[in-house]
Amino acid sequence: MKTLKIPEATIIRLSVYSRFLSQADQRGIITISSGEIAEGVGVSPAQVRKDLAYFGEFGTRGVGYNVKDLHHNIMKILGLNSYWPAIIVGAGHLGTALCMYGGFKERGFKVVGMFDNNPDKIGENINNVTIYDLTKMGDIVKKEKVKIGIMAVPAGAAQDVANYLVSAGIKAILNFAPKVINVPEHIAIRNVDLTVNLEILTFNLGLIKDN
Amino acid sequence: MKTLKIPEATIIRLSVYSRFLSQADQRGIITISSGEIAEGVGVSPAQVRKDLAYFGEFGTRGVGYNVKDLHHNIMKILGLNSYWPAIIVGAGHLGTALCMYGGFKERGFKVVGMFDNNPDKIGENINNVTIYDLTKMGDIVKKEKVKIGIMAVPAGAAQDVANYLVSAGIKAILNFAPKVINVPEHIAIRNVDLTVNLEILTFNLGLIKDN
DNA sequence: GACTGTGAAGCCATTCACAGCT
DNA sequence: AGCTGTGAATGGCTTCACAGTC
Repeated sequence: MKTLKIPEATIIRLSVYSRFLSQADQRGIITISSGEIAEGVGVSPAQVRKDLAYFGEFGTRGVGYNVKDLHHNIMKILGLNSYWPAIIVGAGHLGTALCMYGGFKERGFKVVGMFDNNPDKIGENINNVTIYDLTKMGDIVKKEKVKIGIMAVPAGAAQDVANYLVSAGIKAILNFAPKVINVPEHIAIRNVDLTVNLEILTFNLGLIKDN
Repeated sequence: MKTLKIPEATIIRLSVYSRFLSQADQRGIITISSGEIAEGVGVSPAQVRKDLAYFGEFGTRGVGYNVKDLHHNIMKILGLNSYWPAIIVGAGHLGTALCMYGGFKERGFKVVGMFDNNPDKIGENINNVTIYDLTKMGDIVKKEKVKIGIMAVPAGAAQDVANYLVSAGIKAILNFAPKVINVPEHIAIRNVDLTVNLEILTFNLGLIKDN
């Protein structure tokens, strides 16, 4: 795999392609063209081919792509050919909802532990996942070989929690706290910022000259 | 306001700047430089100045920006000087968590209704928000002047729900369903794709030559 | 001296257009 | 004929570097 300098936008699209292909496969479709994929996910055919070309030649000229093959290849590119244990910090409403979220399991993610600093919650079970005290994190990360930590904590606690996750051995963080977090170079981080997303919509609404 | 062709990345950053400025203001900071903002949110100083320059001249050369002023101006740019009623479709775990989420209220968003197709849930209250039958949507959107709809429904229902939102008069959609949705040109849409975000992390984890 | 505002340069992603297979 | 794979062209965002202002 000759990587280095793949646009992040390409990775986002690959993830979307793979979901689309999975659905196409379930509908019994054997072969698919870049144009059909493009149509299904709302990008240009050239974009689909370019994205795939970063990783190899998966199609047949004059024919298209084999759906099962391509899906399998993209899953492998994304690292989804293996099982990914994850932990969630913050057993509030959002953390709980994420723990229950079926979409993660479907794609090979499994929440193996939740963490909270509220003593009343420690020991509780959500969706068969136990809520632990933060001090147990290092052990569980080690024992379950967890690399992914999901943060659903208030903005004020986010940096401290991130530091704690890193010291516990976590390698990638999905952050839901509305706060810019600093992590060491070798830690992957992504922010899912709920209010920012709403604010982009209000900006766009402002551009419309209606009423 | 001479808009047209503002990079979306700029809008995302403006939203982050505004949060940062709000915190700076609370800490009593009066004046701030592009470098300090840049440091706080993890971008370059030139980027901060360029982003702001799309909308006007908010700073003073040799001095910097007045925190309160700049914050107020950015809020206005984002359309956050007014109140934004919103509805949520899908009263499952995620929809419920979003309804309870404090971050929305902090930024001027208010959930004025939830909708679900499960008869058992209709009439229930979550966080003082009533769960209605879908057929009530048009009335509530009109009465409350709602422009924003949040979708927390399964992928399979997403396109239908989106169509329904549009026909009810919604102008902007925040979609949490893992599915590409088609909406008319004049409707603003943003996808918050939880699994895609995790999959970008697994891709990045795959690039690390560790173990 | 410090810091903003901005044209120009540089860089990166997307689109084009066509050669190469089937 | 149909569709992929890809170098070249385009377009857009970011960084640079400096003139302008306090």
